[in-house]
Amino acid sequence: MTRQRKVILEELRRINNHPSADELYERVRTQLPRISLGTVYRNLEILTELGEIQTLELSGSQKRFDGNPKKHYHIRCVQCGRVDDAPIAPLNQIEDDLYGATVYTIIGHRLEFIGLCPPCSRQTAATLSRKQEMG
Amino acid sequence: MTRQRKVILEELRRINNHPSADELYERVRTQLPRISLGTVYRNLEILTELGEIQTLELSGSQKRFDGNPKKHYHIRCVQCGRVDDAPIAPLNQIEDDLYGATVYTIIGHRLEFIGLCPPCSRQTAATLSRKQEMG
DNA sequence: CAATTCATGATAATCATTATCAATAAGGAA
DNA sequence: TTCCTTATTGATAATGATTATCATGAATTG
Repeated sequence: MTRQRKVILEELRRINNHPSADELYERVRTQLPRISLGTVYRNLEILTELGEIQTLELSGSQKRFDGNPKKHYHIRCVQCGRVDDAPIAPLNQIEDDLYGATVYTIIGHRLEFIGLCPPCSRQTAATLSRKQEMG
Repeated sequence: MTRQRKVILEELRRINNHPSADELYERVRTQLPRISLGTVYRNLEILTELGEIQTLELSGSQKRFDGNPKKHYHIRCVQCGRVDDAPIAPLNQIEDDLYGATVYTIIGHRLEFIGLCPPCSRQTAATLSRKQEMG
């Protein structure tokens, strides 16, 4: 457990949103100015393997990281990319429903909600009402 | 509807698996040897906008494309990346369960199963039994 | 038929992520 | 501590899927 790894883990646990690797890199850099982006990626991978955090491979190109390794779902804003926890219980039996119906050996599942976060919701609503006024 | 777009759509509908853009490119190239990869990407995007096909933004870097635009779930092999339809009905009320519990405006959801396809299952089973013999 | 628009093919650019590699740090045994 | 071994770091290059660019060619419309 190097100093770098420790700071990365602590910082990810401190912030409750789900940063991308470069966002976390910027934050960690305030404490360790000489850290490299590669080290951040490496340690995020190692910490995921250790079960300390989890890597969210949501739709879209950029991965996001979660300081909470427990199974839960997420909701992503289509507008700005922000990710929050989705307050819904894990669907424990859904994989059983698939058992026998598929030729695959089922390992797990991933459920992701898509929506608009509050700021982007307001913005979209404002845009729509402006369009109505003009139309 | 250009010749290229027509061939891309027909080819994607003909094959029942869910190819990546470059896989589809290779197939289309047997009919249109001079087509470019950019044209394939462009038309896959346009066809998705038209609702003729759907773009699957599953976990992992590479997108996959589905000739069937109707809402349904998928299962992906972690070993080889193969994607098949998941024979399970859409969870129509799951977004209602989230309504009120989140500050987001919910637009939709994505559910993806992860597993091992039959060939990769057999391979993994063989590897495990070999390990047991040796250990 | 000329003019305009649009899609194409070829290629370059982008961008997140991985890999490489020499230099450094961290342990562990003597 | 000192030496030795191994792992990790920082810096940078490479990768690979996707997007953007842009001149050429095709299609369409008046």
